[in-house]
Amino acid sequence: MRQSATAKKIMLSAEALFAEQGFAETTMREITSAANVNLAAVNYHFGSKKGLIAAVAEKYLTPLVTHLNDAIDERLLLKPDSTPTTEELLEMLMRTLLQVGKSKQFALPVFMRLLELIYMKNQDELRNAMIIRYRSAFAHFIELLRQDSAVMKDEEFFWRLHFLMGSIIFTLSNFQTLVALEMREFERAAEVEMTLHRMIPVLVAGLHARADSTPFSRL
Amino acid sequence: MRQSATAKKIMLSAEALFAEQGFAETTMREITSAANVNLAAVNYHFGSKKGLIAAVAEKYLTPLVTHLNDAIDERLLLKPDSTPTTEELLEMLMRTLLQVGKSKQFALPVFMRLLELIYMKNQDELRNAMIIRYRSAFAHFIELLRQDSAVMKDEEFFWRLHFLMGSIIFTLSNFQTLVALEMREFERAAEVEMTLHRMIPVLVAGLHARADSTPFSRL
DNA sequence: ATATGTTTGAAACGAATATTTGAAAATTAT
DNA sequence: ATAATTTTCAAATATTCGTTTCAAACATAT
Repeated sequence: MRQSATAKKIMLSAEALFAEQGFAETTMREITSAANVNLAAVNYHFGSKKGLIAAVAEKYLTPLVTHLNDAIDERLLLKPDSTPTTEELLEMLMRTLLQVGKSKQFALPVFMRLLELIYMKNQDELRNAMIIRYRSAFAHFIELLRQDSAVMKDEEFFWRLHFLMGSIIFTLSNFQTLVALEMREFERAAEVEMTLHRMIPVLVAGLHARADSTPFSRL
Repeated sequence: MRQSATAKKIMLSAEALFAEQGFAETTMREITSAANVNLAAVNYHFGSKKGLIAAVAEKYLTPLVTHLNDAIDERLLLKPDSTPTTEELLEMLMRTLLQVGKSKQFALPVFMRLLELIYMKNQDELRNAMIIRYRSAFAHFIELLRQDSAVMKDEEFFWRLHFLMGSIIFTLSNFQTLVALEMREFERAAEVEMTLHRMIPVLVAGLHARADSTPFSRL
């Protein structure tokens, strides 16, 4: 068998704990005791904590990028005469997130922790490894997004893309926190799917907004 | 004197290191050796590392909220017959960030680290203390933002507000990372002021976008 | 059955952390 | 000047972390 029962138990516990607490905040002792497994088992099966994180990342990101690129390819085949709109692309992205999220319980939080890891942490070698590993996988998606924003300069697009990513990462990364914040009552019934859908028109409008060339010195 | 020379040196070094690396990632030894001060000095003057963080937070957030609320009051006095638009309000916020950023060198990164602390970390007591301490200070600003988005439901506004915060926090929190990413060349000349200004029309458009009631099952 | 390779387990290791201690030094008050 | 108080300092303490060790248990093949 490709992965022993112990390794599977470790993976499952690690996914849940990583999703809930983040990578750095989760200790080996937490993982192994949650998995009812000896402390040394992680190092034995995955080499190190970083090896475990890399394994979790691989398990979650590979389905993500394949599903997203499949969706893109399908769209391009169905309507080969038109480039996909920003709305179409974002909907593909959200659908992909939800789709993988259905098959794997902790997919969404894990994705966000990984994005946090890539963007937030500064001196980690895991960061560079993951960038090298997955950058090209998203290249097509970004390129199509750029095509539908052709009117703006590269610089403007670069920043707006990151404003957009900020909304996505921040929102999903703090989803539990936000709904638990109980600033309002109705948030209790909030669901990820609705929130993702709610983001699309906001992101589209932001990405396509007229650039304001007025300097700050006004008013 | 209200604060000894040692305490001041600690504060200055801590601000710089916190801004650069984050709170958890900065050690007492780094702080004290950067300040040319004994390791025990932090505990003596601030009680604990958390006490030091709280002191830094107080030093930076108090000018922020007073300046922002001053700007709001001034605007309401100047044009008492109209409610401020979303664009006006966001511009006030950005100006406030920049203004405090000019008087205090590390203001912007420190703000973002604090927002990270408030939103990201889950079980910290510092988080709750800061929420209690500063929630009311931003209440007026949020309320005015709500008034200019009166057409949408509370739930919609709640989420769009957090999409917006996500863009701001994420972008400024990763400003150095993003410009250092050198995905493009021109990013080298990027400046915070321009980026903040660049965000305004994007955020306004996102906040005012037509809500899409179409469910995901389309297409 | 026996030998060989694989996995588990309890304990210890080494490095890094924040904090505490107690005496020396410096400052301040009398 | 002297005493009292405050501040500094080097060292020790306690805790937590990922990792390593090595013998025992287990599985598998011969």
